[in-house]
Amino acid sequence: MEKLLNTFKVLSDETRVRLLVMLYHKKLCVCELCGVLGESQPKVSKHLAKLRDMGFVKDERQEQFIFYYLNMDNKMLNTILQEIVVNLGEYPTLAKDLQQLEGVEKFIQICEPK
Amino acid sequence: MEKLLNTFKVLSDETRVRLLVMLYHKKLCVCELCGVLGESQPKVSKHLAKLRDMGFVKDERQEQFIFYYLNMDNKMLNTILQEIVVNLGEYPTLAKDLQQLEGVEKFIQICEPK
DNA sequence: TACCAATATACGCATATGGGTATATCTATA
DNA sequence: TATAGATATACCCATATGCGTATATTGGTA
Repeated sequence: MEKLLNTFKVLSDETRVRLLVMLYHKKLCVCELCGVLGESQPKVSKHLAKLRDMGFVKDERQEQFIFYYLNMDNKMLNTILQEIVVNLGEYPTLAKDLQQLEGVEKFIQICEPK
Repeated sequence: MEKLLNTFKVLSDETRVRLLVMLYHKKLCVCELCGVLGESQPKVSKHLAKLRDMGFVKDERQEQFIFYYLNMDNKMLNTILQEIVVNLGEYPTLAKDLQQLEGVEKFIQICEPK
């Protein structure tokens, strides 16, 4: 029950929903997330820390970059994220985020080791 | 997007999750809800008011009793509640609430007009 | 009309939460 | 070793949120 409530609690914040939808799509590093969200690094880091500390995402350092990816163990979270993605048309902000992500992927390689 | 966030916000509180799961089951009045939850009337009323004001439930007076029932328009909420009910074994508190509800239904008729 | 039951809400309080600024920490490179 | 870039976190602040107690409101009945 606590895990269920925690799932809803992390989803109660717009920034964190946006983060989770993007991480549902693929593994991303902080600078990519900041870039797409258009939010400050401390803000994004804090939200990511919360997601990590509650077990919803995991992190992984690759040199100077920290990548975050979704912990797929949470069935309810997966159900919700899938529902969101299937009905992306209803959430323009989220759709735009993912669109920006595709754009980034297409033209440049961010966070690649030099 | 706001509606999505509001859905998660109302679900971030245990009392409200318990209320919504019971109301997903059937229309109920405040005294029934208080009885099953084992919570105070002001507390339950306040949560119900929030659910009503945000459009998740509707109320209906029948003499001195106020019945609440779920507004089925929210697709995400329905998906979530269904997921919870299908996996009820993972949420003992919720299972116990619904069990108590069945018990009540079986033996007495609460809130019946005299 | 008075009294009672069911329920909503006002008020005050304690705790939680998100966000900005500044700074600490870690890694890469010259 | 010094410098720079990426990121985490400390600190402070403002606002949101849940809860209990007390009281107001509505409907039923004698």
